[in-house]
Amino acid sequence: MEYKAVRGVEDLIPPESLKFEKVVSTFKEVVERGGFKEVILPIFEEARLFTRSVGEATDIVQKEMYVFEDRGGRVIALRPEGTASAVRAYVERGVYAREPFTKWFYVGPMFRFERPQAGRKRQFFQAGAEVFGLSSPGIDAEVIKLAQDVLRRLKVEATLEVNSIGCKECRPEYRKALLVYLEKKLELLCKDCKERFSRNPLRVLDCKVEGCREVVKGAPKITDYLCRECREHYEKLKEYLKLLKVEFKENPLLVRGLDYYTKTVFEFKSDKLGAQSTVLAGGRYDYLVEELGGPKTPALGFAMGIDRVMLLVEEEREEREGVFVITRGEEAYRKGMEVVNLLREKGLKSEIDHRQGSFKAQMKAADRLLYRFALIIGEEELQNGFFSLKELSTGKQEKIESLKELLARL
RNA sequence: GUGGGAGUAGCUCAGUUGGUGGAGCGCCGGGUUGUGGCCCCGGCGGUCGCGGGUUCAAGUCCCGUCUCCCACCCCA
Repeated sequence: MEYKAVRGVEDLIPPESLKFEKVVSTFKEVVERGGFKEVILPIFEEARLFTRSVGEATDIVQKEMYVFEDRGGRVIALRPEGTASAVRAYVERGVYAREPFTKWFYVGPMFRFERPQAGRKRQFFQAGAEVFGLSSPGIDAEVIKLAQDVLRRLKVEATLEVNSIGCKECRPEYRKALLVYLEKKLELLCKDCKERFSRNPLRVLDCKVEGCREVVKGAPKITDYLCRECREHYEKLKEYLKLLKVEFKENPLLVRGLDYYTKTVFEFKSDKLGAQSTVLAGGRYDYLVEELGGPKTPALGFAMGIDRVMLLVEEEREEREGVFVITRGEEAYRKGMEVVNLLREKGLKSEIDHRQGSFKAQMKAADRLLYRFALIIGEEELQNGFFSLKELSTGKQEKIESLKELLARL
């Protein structure tokens, strides 16, 4: 094969593409019901936008971004996630000045230069939702509930974990306490965690290595260090989740990989996906709008991994629909094309077999393409001025005298 | 970036100690000269991932490389 899709990217052809559409449309329906409106955001941005928002020290920025210089000398990055662009647009367009609060959603490809694996591609798709201008834990609960609704409607089973990772006030306190604890156990940690100890100690908490997990068991918990405001926010959130009948598990070890999160973080995981088990995740990011040049604005959001969700969605069998026109001879073919055209104008799905093969071949196509009806126009029909309409599922065939009758019959 | 497994027809996969590449499904056609699904028959379809090496001879052995899968890592 001379030409191949590049490593880590893949084509979606039917029926996979139909599944994609199903996931996206379900997501849209659910969030639109919650008052969210769609934004179409650029696929590339200045690289420094992501460095600033996602975090200088994160792996995404350090080694996974597609960065290049464009012909004008700008340093560009293919977006590795959606929130940064949404916030940038929110600030740049002055949306905060026109609306009391803002609910946006987006769908599209993201890019990360990672080692490909099932559920982890270099081009992958996310559907995300963001809320700006609301600080109440009630909206946190509502957003989590919407996320759960999306997964439920797609019949994707996933467990929800929530945590609070505090704010500028309390997280440094916790960090300090954690460092003090970890320093004593440094020798017991794995190589990566020794590294994390100095760079990003919170990430030691979700290390998978047995020895580290042992150490972590005795570590101080962030929830014990939350300031009054964060603690109340977290307590209220849990109350509201119960009110909305959302089942969740508290996980004090849940920390996210992006620097901008504050207070609420959450994650929906599936146990059917192997290592890449997170299907949807998000949290609050109350400082990001300000950091990107906007006014102080509380915000939160989540992103769903469409590719991962697709691995868990069952294929829907298609319903038989529409009319497949079968003809013999030039005159019938012309008549057939007119009929197809008419049916489409009337809003019906219809095709004609342009191959002009045997009736058997054409009938077979009507069946394989899952048409509900085959409309036959042959010599006999032409001569006596009628159509034969066969319903594929029952095999019953009837005479149709006119186009009017045909339309009435369908 | 690290470690392991795998690449043979459109798909799923057989292929013996190296000796002229197969099956099932799918596709096209025929059995039924105007009718799909089930059955029977036939046909199309392969640079054996790519490149190099060993050999009289390589799908098979060796080296390199690319891609996919699994795990680490990371994350949605």
